[in-house]
Amino acid sequence: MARPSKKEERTEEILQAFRRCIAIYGLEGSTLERIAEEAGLKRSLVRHFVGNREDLVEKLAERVIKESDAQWSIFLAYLPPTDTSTYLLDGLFDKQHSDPEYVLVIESLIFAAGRDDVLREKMQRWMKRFTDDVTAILRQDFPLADDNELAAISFGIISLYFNLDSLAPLAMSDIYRQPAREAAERLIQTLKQPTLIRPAHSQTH
Amino acid sequence: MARPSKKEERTEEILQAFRRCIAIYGLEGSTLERIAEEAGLKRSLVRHFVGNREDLVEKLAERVIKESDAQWSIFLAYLPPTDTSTYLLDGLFDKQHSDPEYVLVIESLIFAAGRDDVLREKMQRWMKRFTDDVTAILRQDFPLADDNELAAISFGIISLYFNLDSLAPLAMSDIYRQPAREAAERLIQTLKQPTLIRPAHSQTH
DNA sequence: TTATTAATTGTCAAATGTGACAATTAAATT
DNA sequence: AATTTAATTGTCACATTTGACAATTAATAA
Repeated sequence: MARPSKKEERTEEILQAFRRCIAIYGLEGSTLERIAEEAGLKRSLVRHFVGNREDLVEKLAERVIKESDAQWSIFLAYLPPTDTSTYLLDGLFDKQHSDPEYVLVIESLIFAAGRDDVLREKMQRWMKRFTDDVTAILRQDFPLADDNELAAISFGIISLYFNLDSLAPLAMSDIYRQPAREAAERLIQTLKQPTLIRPAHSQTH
Repeated sequence: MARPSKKEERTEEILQAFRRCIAIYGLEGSTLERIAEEAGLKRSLVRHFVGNREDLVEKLAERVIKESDAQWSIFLAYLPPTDTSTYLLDGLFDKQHSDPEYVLVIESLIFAAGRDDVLREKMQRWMKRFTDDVTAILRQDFPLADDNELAAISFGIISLYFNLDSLAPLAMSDIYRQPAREAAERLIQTLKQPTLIRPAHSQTH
């Protein structure tokens, strides 16, 4: 019955601006003022639409997680019937597919989760879905693999994926991209030779 | 000729307090006031001995890097003549050897390096020494291995090591410790079967 | 045109973090 | 005891960030 609400769009713009700010200034350095400026709004408007700083971070987390889940849905939808692990590595490590800003935001949120109970639980659940999905993808290529070893490989691949961009501040992301992918490939290779798995106690023979 | 200086001890205490604060409040959250309180000093004294915030971070980085190098020296000094890779994994992934606070501080510094040129260069050099050392240790067990593949394995192991504690905010460090080590072991295993290396183009045969 | 709802602007106070510096106290030397 | 050097304390001003709220403007329905 009255002036139409722009809450949806504005919230969208603000959260996008927040993401950009995190990439530039870091999470702590992303003040309401800077977010507002990046969004082309007044600080008061940021508060008006999204709330205080706490709300802002929480909503950003929800948004990022939502986007992540959506992207994974698409990714999983196009999963090829065979050679899924190569498809996985392409998606994770190919430069044209990766989004450093996105990974940086995720990293910032994980970092912040260390001092925020609500956020921590959110990120924990997200991380679990992520690892479970990777495990499921690998499972398709290795239906007979042991659960534990598959979990280890998944964790390894995810570590390599995250570290690639968490070390990005060292401006060596591109230098590490190739070895990161090669390491991930090697991890998967260890699934291809069932007889070679776990010879831990016969190393020196 | 006059009152003796406590600069050395005080600096030491302050930097230790700084480390503890980072573990509790994060790097940005570690204000001079909190550091001072943690060290049992007045804020003015922190400034007096170590300088402003910039100096504080820089000196912490130098200190941490120095300690890291010292620890590695010891670690390398006790390197066994054979089975060095197992020795390496024990040192990196065994709970009793690892120091979460230390890794957290390093992570914070790497993070901060994204927006600090001087710090970035320091951390880049440190990271290079770290990877080179790991490579050298592996080299002892695999003297004939290719440089590139060894580099990839090293990067993989370091990623696993870092990620273990950078995901610590998710309070799952202990859950991931076992898979992390197993993944690292598997990475090394790929060095043990030279004939299996890089069969990338014959996967489906 | 009026009423209504929401966007938008602007401003103030409180809290926090920091830099600078004066003033005082303590421990050594001569 | 006097001097010297440094530790220690205390305080002030300035800038930043934030929360709260009043005042105004804009867009829609009746």
